[in-house]
Amino acid sequence: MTSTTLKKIAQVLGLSISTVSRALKDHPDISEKTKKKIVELALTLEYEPNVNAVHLRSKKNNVFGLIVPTISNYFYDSFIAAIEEESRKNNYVLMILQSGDDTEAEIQNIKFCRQNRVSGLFSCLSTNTKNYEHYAKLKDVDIPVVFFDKVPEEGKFNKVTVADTLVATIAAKAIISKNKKNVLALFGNENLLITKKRMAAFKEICNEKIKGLHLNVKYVSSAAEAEKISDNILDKKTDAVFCMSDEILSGVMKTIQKKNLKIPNDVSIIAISNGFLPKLYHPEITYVETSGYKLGKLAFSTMLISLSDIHSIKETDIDSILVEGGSL
Amino acid sequence: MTSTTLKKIAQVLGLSISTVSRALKDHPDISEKTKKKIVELALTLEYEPNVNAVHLRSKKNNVFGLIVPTISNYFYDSFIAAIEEESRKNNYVLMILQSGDDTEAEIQNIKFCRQNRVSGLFSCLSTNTKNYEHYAKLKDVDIPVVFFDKVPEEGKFNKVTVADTLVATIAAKAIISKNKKNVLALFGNENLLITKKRMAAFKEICNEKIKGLHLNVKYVSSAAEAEKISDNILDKKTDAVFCMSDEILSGVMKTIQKKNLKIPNDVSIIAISNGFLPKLYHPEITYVETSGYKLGKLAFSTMLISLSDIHSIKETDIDSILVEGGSL
DNA sequence: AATATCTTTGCAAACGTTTGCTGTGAAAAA
DNA sequence: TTTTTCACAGCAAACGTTTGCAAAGATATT
Repeated sequence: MTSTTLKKIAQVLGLSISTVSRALKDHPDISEKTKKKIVELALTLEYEPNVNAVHLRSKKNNVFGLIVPTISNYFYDSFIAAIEEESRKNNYVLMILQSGDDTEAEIQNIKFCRQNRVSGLFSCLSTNTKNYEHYAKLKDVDIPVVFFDKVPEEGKFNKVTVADTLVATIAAKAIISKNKKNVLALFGNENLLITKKRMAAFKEICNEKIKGLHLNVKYVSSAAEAEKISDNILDKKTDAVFCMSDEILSGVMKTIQKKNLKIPNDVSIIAISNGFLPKLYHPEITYVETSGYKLGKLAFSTMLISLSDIHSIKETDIDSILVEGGSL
Repeated sequence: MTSTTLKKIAQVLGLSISTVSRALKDHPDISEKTKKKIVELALTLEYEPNVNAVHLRSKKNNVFGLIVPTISNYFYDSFIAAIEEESRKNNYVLMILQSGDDTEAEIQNIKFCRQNRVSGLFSCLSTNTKNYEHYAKLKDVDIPVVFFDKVPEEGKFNKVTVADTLVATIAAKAIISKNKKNVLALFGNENLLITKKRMAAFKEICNEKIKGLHLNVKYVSSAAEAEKISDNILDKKTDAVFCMSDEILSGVMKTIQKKNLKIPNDVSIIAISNGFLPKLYHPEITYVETSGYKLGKLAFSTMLISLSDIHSIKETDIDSILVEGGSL
């Protein structure tokens, strides 16, 4: 079956293509009578504009690119979900690309986006990406970029992030308010901006507020490592564990189950999380919320602004709250 | 900045557009000398073909649509990851759409795919979708559809699924081999084909093999319900729980933690799962693997076949294995 | 020397839209 | 009645490719 085009409608009605085109866009130049005829026929013939032709002609595209280390992730999947929702609402197509946290793949993905002439790009940096020139190239062809979560440390870019300082502060204060004295704090990759920020804020609050508080800081790079290190350290002395991420939390919880420690009697837990993992346990884990969904919504609105004003540069944090489970 | 086109290259070199086009495709008609000149210039000018023009001309599109209830899901996210990988490898763009498990949204998504003239569609039915005419319409415009996971009960369609009968059988046999006598079996939505199949196979094995085995079958529609129902039922008598899905498993595990039951001494657990959730617990839960990733790979190859032969219809299962944790 | 065969390149149409400009008839103003 | 205005519709070019066909020059065959 061949699909209906403006031409076909025009032929059937004995009108010109331009008239049909204008009628379908409700152009004032066309009489109501003609419009009605055209719209009706278009409906019965199930006319759908050919997007390629439209985009070719208009030199525009309604595609957004989205580069993310991996789709299968506590946080990113909800971020993606939000972007997808908004994209469709705004009649955009979303093109999702995974970098596998590899800079080379990330560069390939950027190129792919350029080839496909996306209208805009949402990107989360791979851990080792330190050079932003590929993104600068996108600027040259007027493709706005909104970075999320893992963002460039410097440079004029659109960035939306979790309020790292805030979330770490909230967590630290929650721990202090419960009068914990011996805290194990587990952080992720030491080189990431996100880690640095959370770490600095957490440490500052703990040191500043309480003198008798002993803070044991460790960096771990995986759930397995978190499991192992907590297995070594957790004893009667430690009365609270802080987990910077879901991945770390999952490792710690395995140790807790293994040692059959009672939460919160034997040890308290608090994490920074999207909220999915904490609700899997009983009692549910108290966490400071970092909503991928909310971040997605924020990223999208930032994109919309950049689209209407290519020179606009915004850096925004999302707010956060403490969600009480029974673990602290 | 305006991007390079064939025309621009042609002008610079004093050649015709068609010559440039052919040279860039390594057409034998063009002399090596000319080719070299053209390719070099194209490289320095960073020529990228305009996809819209190419697709308009060729009446083809390199976009795949993918409709899924939700991205944020144990199983679907890895399915999506696989499809994304393969798509990019094959120079396709992947357009992901969420239905929210709502038939109306699903129909909208199908329409969106048609509008965008996707080359093919991967789709997972919403729970209540019983009418497949919207998909039939895609056939009319030569858009192949590959259903995955939740597939139409009848009709000539491409379908790739987890081998439901097999996985349930494996699980049942595992339970029997451990000599369990009092099994609580939790299944999901009673109307879904996937539930019916798993249920039938599981029941058959249990009834056929062992006389003294008492099987308690319940249907639950959410993790919360699974938690509640297991809270009511679990006691000293029940020596094994079978969970048809990750969601159910997560509910059951909360109850187990709450009641502080020891696995596998107090009660054994086995689930059908993608493998992510089972590894969160200690001991890790024994599960029959249903890999979204593998299913994605299979779906993609099925799509490729359908693309080259639009009349090809394939129904395939993926194989499965038992992954031993320490919970049985 | 005349004809046939290759090799290499260019012309032009087509894909389906959008849009500035032009043309036509009729109503309104003079 | 003549001129001005206006509502309505069509022409044609443009977006950037691809590709069948023709053309032109070079080489080979008779």
